[in-house]
Amino acid sequence: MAGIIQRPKGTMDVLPSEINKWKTVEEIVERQAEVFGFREIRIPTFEDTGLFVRSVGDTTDVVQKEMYTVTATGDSSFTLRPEGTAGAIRAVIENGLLNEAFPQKYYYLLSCFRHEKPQAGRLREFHQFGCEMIGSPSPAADADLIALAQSIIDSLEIKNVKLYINSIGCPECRAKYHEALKKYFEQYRDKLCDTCKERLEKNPMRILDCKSDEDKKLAKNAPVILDYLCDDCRAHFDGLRRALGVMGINFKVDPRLVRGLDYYTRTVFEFITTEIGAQGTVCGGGRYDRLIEQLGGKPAPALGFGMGIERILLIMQKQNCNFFEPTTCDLYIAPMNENCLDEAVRTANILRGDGVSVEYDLMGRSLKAQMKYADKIGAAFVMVLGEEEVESGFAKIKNMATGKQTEVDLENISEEFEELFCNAIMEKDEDFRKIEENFLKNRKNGEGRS
RNA sequence: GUGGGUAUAGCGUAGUUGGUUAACGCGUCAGUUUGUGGCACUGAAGACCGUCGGUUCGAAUCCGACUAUCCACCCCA
Repeated sequence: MAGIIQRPKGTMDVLPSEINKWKTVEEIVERQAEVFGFREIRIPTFEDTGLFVRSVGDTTDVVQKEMYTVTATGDSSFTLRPEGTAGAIRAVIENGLLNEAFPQKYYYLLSCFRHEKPQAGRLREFHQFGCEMIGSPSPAADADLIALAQSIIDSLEIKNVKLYINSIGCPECRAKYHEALKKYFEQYRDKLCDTCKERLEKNPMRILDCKSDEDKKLAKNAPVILDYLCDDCRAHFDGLRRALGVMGINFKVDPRLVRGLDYYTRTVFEFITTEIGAQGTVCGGGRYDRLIEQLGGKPAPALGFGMGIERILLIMQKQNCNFFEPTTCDLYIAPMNENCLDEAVRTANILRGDGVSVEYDLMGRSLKAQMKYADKIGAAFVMVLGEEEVESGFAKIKNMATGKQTEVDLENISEEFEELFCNAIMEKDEDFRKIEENFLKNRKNGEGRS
């Protein structure tokens, strides 16, 4: 197989055999967002590079070394979106939506691009489901947003995903905290790992979640952000905790939870699993009260989260979650020979017009081979068309599950097939009911005996 | 960007201390008589053993480089 071109590193092909898994997640996630009052927004795949530099932050890893940036003919520089928030907020501002009533709730399902080294749960093109809520400064909004994320996780029936929350304060109290942190770590400067020595200058909060053992020990006794929050930020965080309690959502406060994008203020949160390798953050988000203003919009508080679809799928597969059934063929038409193909095509066209999924032989195969194929693609019914049938105008349709054959009038195939199809569904329901009745009866008997 | 693991038919694997026709399962295709699938059986197609170079009489097997891929660091979804 020399010379074939393969997919770019860190990208994925989703084949038809897997597509039902994606559709399951997409549908559940979108439905749940709609239930919470969020509405879909669609934005471009690439944006002006400056948008991400200004929002995500020019000191962040994402902007510094992970962006796919192209310079088009002329002088403009564009970047494939590394995340969804910046574009969504840009769209809201640009289309004058900030003049509409608050709160506003948007969701999107899109692919993002980051030039990273791939590993389990980390791709260069990955899919993100995101939600943004604009306008409310209240902790109730934070709680409502987190409740949506939790409800999505519940609806997907994934387990062992834990919620961690923290407040990183407003720029004012965070500045004070940075000072205190610097002071603390200065005295241990020599003991810190190399990257953390740099962090000490630029972003001391990052030292807190350094993985090096020595740094972890030092971080244990470091000052905690929560002790440095100003009154407003403290009240906000208390309000959030209270609201989550009212909603019955379990969470842990993790004072060392820091996020890598610059635009966050106050609330930050992550849903984390330990079941899919090192990249355990399934959903991450927080409040970004200054971002809209930074992007040139009329100041408004806002918050949001992003959820990694691939990571969700990894968990669901690991936990053997249920997925929607893949769509299958309703009817396979098997012409006996070439002379009967025309009739097969005619019949297929009529039924397809009714929305029935119909296939017929395109390989010139024997009847037996066609039956095998029909079975393989999961056809619910098979109709055999030979010379006899074409002449008489009557053909038999076989129910592949039961083996039962029914004669139908080809003149009237629409009605005939619909009836057959509905009957099969009803019979199936009947079977389920019998199974259920038996189960209940047996259980009763069992209870009686014991 | 830094580490470590792996690389054999479409997929999953075997391949013994280097020895000549590289094996098995799944899948694909065709058959097991005459117009009906799932099971079973038979057979066929399909691999220059990731690439290049080296050691050797001889390499899928040993060595080196490269490439790809996986995992971890970093960072994040």
